[in-house]
Amino acid sequence: MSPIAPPRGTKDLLPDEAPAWRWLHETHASVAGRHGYELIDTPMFEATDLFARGVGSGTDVVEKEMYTFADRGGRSLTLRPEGTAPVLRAVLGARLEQRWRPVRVHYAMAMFRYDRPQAGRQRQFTQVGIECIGDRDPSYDAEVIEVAWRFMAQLRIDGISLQLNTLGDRDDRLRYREALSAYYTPLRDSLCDDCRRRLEVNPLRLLECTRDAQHVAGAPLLRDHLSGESRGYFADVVTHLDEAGIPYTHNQRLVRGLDYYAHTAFEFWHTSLAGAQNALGGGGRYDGLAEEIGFPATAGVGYALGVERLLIVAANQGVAPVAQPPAQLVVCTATAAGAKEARKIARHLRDRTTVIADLSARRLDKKLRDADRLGARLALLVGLDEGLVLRNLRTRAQQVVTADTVLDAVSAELLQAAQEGVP
RNA sequence: GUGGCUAUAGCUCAGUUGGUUAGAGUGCCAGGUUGUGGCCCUGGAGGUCGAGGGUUCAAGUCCCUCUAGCCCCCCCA
Repeated sequence: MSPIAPPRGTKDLLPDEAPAWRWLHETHASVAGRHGYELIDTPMFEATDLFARGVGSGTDVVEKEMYTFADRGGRSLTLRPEGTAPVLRAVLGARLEQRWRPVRVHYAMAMFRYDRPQAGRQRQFTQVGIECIGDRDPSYDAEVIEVAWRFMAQLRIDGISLQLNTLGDRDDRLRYREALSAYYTPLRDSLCDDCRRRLEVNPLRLLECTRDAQHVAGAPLLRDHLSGESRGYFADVVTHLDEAGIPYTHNQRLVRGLDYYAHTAFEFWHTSLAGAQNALGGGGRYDGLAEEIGFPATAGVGYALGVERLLIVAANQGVAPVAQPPAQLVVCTATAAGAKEARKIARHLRDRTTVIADLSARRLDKKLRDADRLGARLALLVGLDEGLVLRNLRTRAQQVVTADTVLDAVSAELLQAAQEGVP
């Protein structure tokens, strides 16, 4: 029988990578928290309608990437492919926007999309993100971008490029869509298959095609179809970003793959990721989403960043923390007689530091070797003729101690190690 | 969902035009050392050669299907 393999496109978090994983999540919670964002979490699956209506039926996510299934009660459910619609549902469902506005929440959640896996692209992946819900002011768009920016700066990741665009409001996009159709329809026969489909389903996506680049170059620009109000909104966002000292590239071809975005849309790109997977994350404003999922119209803006991709970049740049030793001290029995005493002392020492007890029948040299291998600083040998022996695994110096003095001796050794600045 | 590359020990990889019982380095375990990490010496475990089928006297090697990883499209995270 062959061993059971993990499902395609999934990945285990092993102890070696856990410190970097934890570091990233704690940093995100800390940076978001410092801006007043509170933790939220939502179910891993939702009613399929939440995404079909919220994200948009013409999008790739809904059209071909969702894990949708019927439960035993015949309900159509879908594993969460993105976080914004569920978080908005949770916030508005609980009427949180009636406490104070805007509601600021941050999250770290697993997402599921059925796609062909590649490096940096999995079927289950994790996003950290924030949502700022309940007020429509350009300063919040800038605030959200700034939190993402500060977060990645705190991770000491550099080389990030902020791609910024405005999609205007609904009327702007309707006008623009007509202009795009008018431009592309005569060209229909010379378009690639995908673009012919886009022309029917989602004309904005025509702008992102790389095969029909010559057509894109001559296509009308959304900028020329924006209302004065939309232009002013974008100008305000840009002003706030300038004040915050956050550089950006105005990318007029950035349209985002989810239907709910309006006005501000942005992505964070990084060149050290492979060309195909260069986006660390993105976000934008989604003022129409609340109504799409059956709630009173409520403004919102947020971002989501891919944890696995951030960790790839962090590892490439050598900024992710490495694994710490699981214990500072290993209590080793030198003879079988010491087992009971060793357990008792280990219990005692855990008041002071991290302790592993090795009571196995293996030879003492193997125990010491393993204690050193796992990175412990000290070993306490129990069951020797001369009594308890505390050995420093780095200096190889050792001293005889008693049950009464062992705690102080351990403290002294650890203090000295700390003063020497060794990790 | 389309096309391409790849798959041999825990890891990195050899394996000739198809030819005995599939190898190396490293790692792992044990002994040398009944009580001290390294080095060294000795011994050992570990492979249905990704899975299944086919061709052949004979398949790790050739053919087909499947699975998985990576890459390109695509999409985004």
